[in-house]
Amino acid sequence: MATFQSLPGFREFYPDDQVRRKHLFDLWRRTAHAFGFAEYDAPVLEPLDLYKAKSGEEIEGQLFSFTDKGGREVALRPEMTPTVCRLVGARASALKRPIKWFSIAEFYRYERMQKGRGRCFTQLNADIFGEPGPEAEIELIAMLTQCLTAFGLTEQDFYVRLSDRNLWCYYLAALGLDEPRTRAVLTAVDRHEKYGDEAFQGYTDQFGPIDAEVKAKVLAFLQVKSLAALEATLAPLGSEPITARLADWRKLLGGLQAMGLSRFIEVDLGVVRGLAYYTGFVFEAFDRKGELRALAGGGRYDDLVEKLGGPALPAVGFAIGDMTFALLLEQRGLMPAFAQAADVYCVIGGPAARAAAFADIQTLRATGRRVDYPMKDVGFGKQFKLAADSGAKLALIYGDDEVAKGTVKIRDLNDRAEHEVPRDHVTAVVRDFFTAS
RNA sequence: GCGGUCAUAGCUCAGUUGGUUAGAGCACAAGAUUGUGAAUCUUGGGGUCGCGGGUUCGAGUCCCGUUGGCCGCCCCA
Repeated sequence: MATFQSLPGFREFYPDDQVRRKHLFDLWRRTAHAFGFAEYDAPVLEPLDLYKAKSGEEIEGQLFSFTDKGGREVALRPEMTPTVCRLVGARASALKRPIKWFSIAEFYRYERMQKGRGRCFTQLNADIFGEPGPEAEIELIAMLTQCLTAFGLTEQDFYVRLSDRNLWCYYLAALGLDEPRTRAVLTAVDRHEKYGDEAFQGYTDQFGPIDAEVKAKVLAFLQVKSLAALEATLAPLGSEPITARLADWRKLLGGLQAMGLSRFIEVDLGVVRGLAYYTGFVFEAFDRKGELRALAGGGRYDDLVEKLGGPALPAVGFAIGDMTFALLLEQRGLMPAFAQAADVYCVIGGPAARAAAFADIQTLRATGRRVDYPMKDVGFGKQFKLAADSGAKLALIYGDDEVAKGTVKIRDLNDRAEHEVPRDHVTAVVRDFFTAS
């Protein structure tokens, strides 16, 4: 054995694993539909340039990429965003706005494995195109929240950190920083939680020591945890774009409050996320204990559709990955035990009885009933054990006696009560049993 | 790409200073049991001890290499 292994970082799903995984997807999909999102899908293999265009040349090192037999440079998709931007961009003028789409799809990244991170994983992606205002963020953050609460997770288990790239840019501009310095400060902000003061080393290397007053204000800004504090810090600056942006914040937080979601939301300007393409609000969901990597992340990317060759089209989106999420559910005991149970198990007396049973089995299965039976002739005692182990609610007993009489014995496997019915009534009786229960 | 750590049956693990033919529990299968269930008993299948090399009379055990897992760093769209 073990002559062949699965590739490093790839996962195999035996039935017990697959059923748990499917549970995630089922609830995510139901939630997305509840929010009025339409499902789409797209190729797993894409032109390498699609990702280079979005993320830069360096991205190739983290992709499963190769040259196909036609000489095309291709890559397994590492994310959905460029693909969905292409889909939407291509038909933007024909699609009814707002465009609310989601997908549940598998992605591939050539990375070192870690807890909650593999080389292949599944994400729910949800995006809204065509809505420039914070109404889109309200919708997406609400959906993100419900994608977690649908499993029984509460505000004790997770929270959503909300930040804003625009506000940072306006604020740093008001403090007199130019664009390159702004980017360097945002990089420092991104790293600050992890590295503390050393986070500013990159800035220092580029531009020399950061102005002490600016740094103090940046650090103070990181402490802002509420809209009130945000307004207190920014309103005095009297900056036009900042004033307008604060109105967006009020609208966003007001909407989430009206939906009863405030308890999940924390203002936290320490969230920056990838600098490459986010353009406005950004948000990330974390477990409260802080033991796991991010559960989900998203934000606004108003320039990307156009950058990838489509029309100018505002967009916001988020993604939830399955690996960290499953870890959290396991930790909190919220992963149900799934029994892959049959509805009906047939106990079969012998070759003659088998023929009679097969006819009914086929009829029941055609109506969608999950019916199972032993493939080989085995003793009755063993068959009843098999019936119990199968998780079925009913056993249908086809013994020689019953077959001779033209009847079938029906046993309720929960209370062990039995009764006999004529064979041509069996399918109706079984149907009634399951409709009633 | 870098560092730490681990690898014995499907799973959890034992295996003495290197010493006969590598074990247990669980799981699986057959039987006791051709008409009634979570029990019991008996029996069985299943291992190139991750792989390769070295030391040795002798290696699951010691040494080197390698592959893979886990944890962390870099990165994280």
